[in-house]
Amino acid sequence: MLNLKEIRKDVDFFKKKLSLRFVNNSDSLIEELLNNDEKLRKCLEEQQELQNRRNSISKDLSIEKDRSVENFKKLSKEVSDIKSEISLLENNILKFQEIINNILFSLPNIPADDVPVSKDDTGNKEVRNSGSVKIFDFKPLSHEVLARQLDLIDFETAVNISGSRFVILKKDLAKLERALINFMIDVHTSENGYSEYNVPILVNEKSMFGTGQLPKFKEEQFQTNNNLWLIPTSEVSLTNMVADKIVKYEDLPLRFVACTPCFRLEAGAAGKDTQGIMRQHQFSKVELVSIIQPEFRIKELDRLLNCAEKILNLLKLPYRVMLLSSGDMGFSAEKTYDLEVWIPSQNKYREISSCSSCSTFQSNRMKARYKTIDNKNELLATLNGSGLAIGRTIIAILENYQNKNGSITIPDVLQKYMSKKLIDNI
RNA sequence: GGAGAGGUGGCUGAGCGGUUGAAAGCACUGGUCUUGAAAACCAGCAGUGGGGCAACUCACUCGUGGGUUCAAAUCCCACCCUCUCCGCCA
Repeated sequence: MLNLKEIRKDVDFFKKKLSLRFVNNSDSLIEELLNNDEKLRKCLEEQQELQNRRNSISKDLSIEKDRSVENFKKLSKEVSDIKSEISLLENNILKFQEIINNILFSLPNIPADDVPVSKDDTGNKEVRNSGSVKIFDFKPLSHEVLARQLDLIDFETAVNISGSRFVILKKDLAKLERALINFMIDVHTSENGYSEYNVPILVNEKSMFGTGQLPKFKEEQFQTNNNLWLIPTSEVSLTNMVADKIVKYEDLPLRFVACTPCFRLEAGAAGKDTQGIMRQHQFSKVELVSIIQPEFRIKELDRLLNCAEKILNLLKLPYRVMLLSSGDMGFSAEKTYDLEVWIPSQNKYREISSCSSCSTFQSNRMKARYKTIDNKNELLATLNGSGLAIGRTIIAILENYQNKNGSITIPDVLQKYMSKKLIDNI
């Protein structure tokens, strides 16, 4: 969340920046925020003064109790009057605090300076392009058709045991998923400097709040009846590893990688991507998280992006890098690059990774801090990016590596993980 | 599931109604000593928020939330979490 103190210091800056994110009534929300903040502080001042008096009388009482019964009674009466005044103020304080929180929790991060301004994805900018896409001398089939032909996928049974937007991968396709996970994590740990973690995929409400999924995006999340939440991305677990901590300066940066199943309700996506495994309630994703001093965050974002890109390059999949516009970015992000992979059957690029800097937006919610060189506690910057989404990588491989006879060539770098070079009918 | 124990500052750990926001140790920072370092010694060192240009000052915080009391880390209640033993089990 945004830092209230900073908003106080430069209201116009925040109004301007928030307007770039097309938040409804952002100007009046900020006004309301500051208005209540001022009232809150006034009450706080009064309350603290009363508390001060209460405390000092209390101290006197500890002396008077052995001296004068009369004085003791008089002071006791005084202190109980003060107490009722305090509790009156406290009600107001809670009221103002709630208004402030409601606004503060709902405001998105402000965009970085070089983020293109646009209401939606039409304003996204292509940063670079990996080169030409493959030209087929036959009509490329969709991953769904290919996988069905090879008897490597079963939607019907998955629907029967779970419902729509679930899938069962079979045999070589199940193995391909496992191979991709191992391949990606191996690259990130041995070449990209990330440490591997195996993290919980059920998390508490505090963690979901910390990374920004709650309270605003409750309807997109799966919740258990024990007050736990299924993570929509391992960013939640990984980033929250520094929640409530004060990290030593010399321990930074922290770089984490994990692969977990991710769960998304896809409530707002009815009718979208209903064919194949493009949009599932459950999918695996390799996630990269960097925790770093805020001043290095943009450099770290470029690094993170490169780490994710490396996977696509190694798999020799055609892709492009998009810089997302202010209106298309996620709630917690200040700047986001999407990696989009070429999908032959759709004749377009589709998102396969999203790399974001969240500046101090999440750390402010999580109370994730570090000790500066001069021994001060400051908020950390958090970054995350997919490296990559496994389901969509499977789609990309099936479609881009398909042969005329319906077989699938296995990318060079995966052959040792698959112990074969070709997936075919036999 | 049954029976116990416990949650205190970056860490370890004392305190169990009244200058205790908290002893002691470790870690850390500064200083003395030293050619330099180590050791030793001296000093400093929790967080959040309010007020103030600042020095500083005030409030709140000893798992969380309530309660008792003039006064709570300390007593009571609820909840959360951790640990040990037994049972069950991947």
